[in-house]
Amino acid sequence: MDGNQSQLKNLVQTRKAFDNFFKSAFTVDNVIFGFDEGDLKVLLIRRGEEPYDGMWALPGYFVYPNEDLDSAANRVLEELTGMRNVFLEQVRTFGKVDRHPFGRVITVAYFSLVKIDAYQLQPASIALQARWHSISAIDELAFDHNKILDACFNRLKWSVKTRPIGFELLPRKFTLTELQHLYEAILETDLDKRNFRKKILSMDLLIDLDETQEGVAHRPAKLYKFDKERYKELEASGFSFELKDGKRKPTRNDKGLLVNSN
Amino acid sequence: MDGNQSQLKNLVQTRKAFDNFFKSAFTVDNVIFGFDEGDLKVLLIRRGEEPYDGMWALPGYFVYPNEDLDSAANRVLEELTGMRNVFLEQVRTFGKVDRHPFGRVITVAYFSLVKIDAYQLQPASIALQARWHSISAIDELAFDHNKILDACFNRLKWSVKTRPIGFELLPRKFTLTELQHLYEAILETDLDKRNFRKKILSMDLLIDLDETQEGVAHRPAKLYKFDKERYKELEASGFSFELKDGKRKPTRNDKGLLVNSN
DNA sequence: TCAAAAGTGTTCTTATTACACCCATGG
DNA sequence: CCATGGGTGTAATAAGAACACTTTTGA
Repeated sequence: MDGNQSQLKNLVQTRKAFDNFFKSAFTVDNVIFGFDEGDLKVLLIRRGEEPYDGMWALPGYFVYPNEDLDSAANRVLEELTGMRNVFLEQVRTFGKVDRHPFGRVITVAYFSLVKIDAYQLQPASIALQARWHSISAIDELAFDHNKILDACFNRLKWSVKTRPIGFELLPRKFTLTELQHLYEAILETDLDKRNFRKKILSMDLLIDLDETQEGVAHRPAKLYKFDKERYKELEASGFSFELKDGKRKPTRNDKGLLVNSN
Repeated sequence: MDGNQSQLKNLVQTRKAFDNFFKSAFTVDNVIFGFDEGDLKVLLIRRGEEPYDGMWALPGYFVYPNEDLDSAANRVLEELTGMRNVFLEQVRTFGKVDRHPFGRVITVAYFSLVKIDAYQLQPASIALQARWHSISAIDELAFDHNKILDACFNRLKWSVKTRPIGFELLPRKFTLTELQHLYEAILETDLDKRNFRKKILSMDLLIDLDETQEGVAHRPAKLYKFDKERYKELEASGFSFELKDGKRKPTRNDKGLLVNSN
C-alpha cells in the first residue's frame, strides 16, 4: 500500500464517522424584485404541493447534488421567468432546525432584480400560479419566507444606496422621474426632485439619449440609459456610488410635534 | 382516515420523492478577528485530521441535526475560546460542488469580533494548535478558506464604517489613538488624527472615564469607553453611524506621479 | 534634556439642503 | 385653455479635508 492509498483509506474511514451529518438538504429561495406602475413588486408563486400546498411562497427549489448554489438560484429564476444573465446575489442563509417539515433543510436566500416589462411567465411544474405582488401588500407566506423577504428587502435598500443597481429594475431607456420614483419606492421615502437630479447627473453615469417620451399628455421627458462602461471605469479609479435617504430635516407642525416636512 | 391523517400520508409520500436531496451536510466556519499590537489578527487552527490534515484553517465544524446555524457558530467559538456572548454575525454561504472531499458540504461563514486580551485558549479536540495570525501574513488555508476569509474581511471593512462595532475588538477602556489605529488596520488606510477625533467625539458615543494610561514613557492618554446605551437611543431616533475611509486627495510628488500625501 | 505620543483650532473646499416657477404636450 | 408632469438655479448650511505646534510623561 503506497502513501496515496493509505491516505485515501484514512479519508474514507474518517468520512464514515461523519455519516450522521450527511442527512440534510438545502434549497435556494429567490426574492425577485420588479418595478411597475411606480410600485416595487415581488414575484411569488402559489405552491402546488405539500408542504404549504396552496400558499404563496418565494420561488425556490432543492439544490441538486452536482449543482453550485448560484447555479441553482439561476436555474430557479430561469425556469420561472425565462430570463438569464439577470442581477442575482446571495443574501444569507436561513437554517432554523424546524423550518421545514421534510427534515433538516436550510435555504440560501438570493435576491434578484429584473426588468418587469421583459418578463414572460414560463410554465413551471411547481407553480400553480406566479404573480407580481406589491411589496406593501404581502401577507403570510409559506415556510419562513416572510423573514427571508424582509432580509432581502433590507439588503436591497442598502445595496441601492451604494451601488448603481437600481437600473436593473428599469427598462433600458428611462426618464429621471422614473428613476426617482424607483428610489422612492425602494427607500420608502420622498426625494427632492431638483436635488435628486443634480446628484444623479453629477455622477456622470447616465447617457442622454437625445430622445423623448412619446404620447404622454404632458411635456415629454428626456430618455437616458445607464452607462455601465463608465461606471466600471469610475469604480476602478476609486469612485464610489452613494445616495442618501431623503431625510428631510424634522420640522415642527402646528401642534408642536416633530414631522418631516415635504 | 380523517383529513389530518390523509394530509400527513400525502406529506410523507411527497417527502420520499426528495430522498436524493437528503444526502448532504453543512458546516459553519468562523473568521474570528482580534486586534493586538496595532495589528488586525485572525484566529486559525492547525487541522488535526483529514482532510487537509496539518494545514491552517478557519475554526469550524459540522452543524448538528438539531442545532441552529447561529448556535453552531457560537458553539465553535466557545469551544475554541471559552467566550460567550461575543459579536458574531453571518456573512454568507459557500457551496461549490467540489469544495469538500467528503461529499456535498456547504458552509455558512460567520465573522466574530473578540477582545483579544480576554481570550483564553481552550483545549479543542480538532485543533492541534490555535494561533492568532496577522491578517497580512496568512497564506494557503485548507478548503476554500482563503475565499471565506476575504469575504469576511470585506464585510468587516464595510460594517465598521456603518456601525459602531469596532469597540468589540478593543479592551473596555481604550484611548482615542488605539481606536484610530484599529480603524487604520481594518480600513488599511491612514487617518488624520485631528479629524478622526473631532468626528468620533462629535458622535457623542464615548464616555470620558476621567482616567489616564499609566506607566507609558510619554504623556499619558485619556481613557474612554463606548456608550452602548447612548448608541441605542441615538439609533432609535434616526442617527446613523458613519465613518469614511481616510481618502486623502491624491497629490503629485516631485516626479509628477500621483500619490497620497500624508 | 530628550524621545515619544497626546492633545488641540482654524481655514478652505465640497456636499447637502431648502425652496418656486415656467415649459411642453395631449385632450 | 386646462391639466399634467418636465425641467431648472441659487443661497444657506453642514460636513469634510488640510495642516503644525505645544504638552506631558518616563527614561
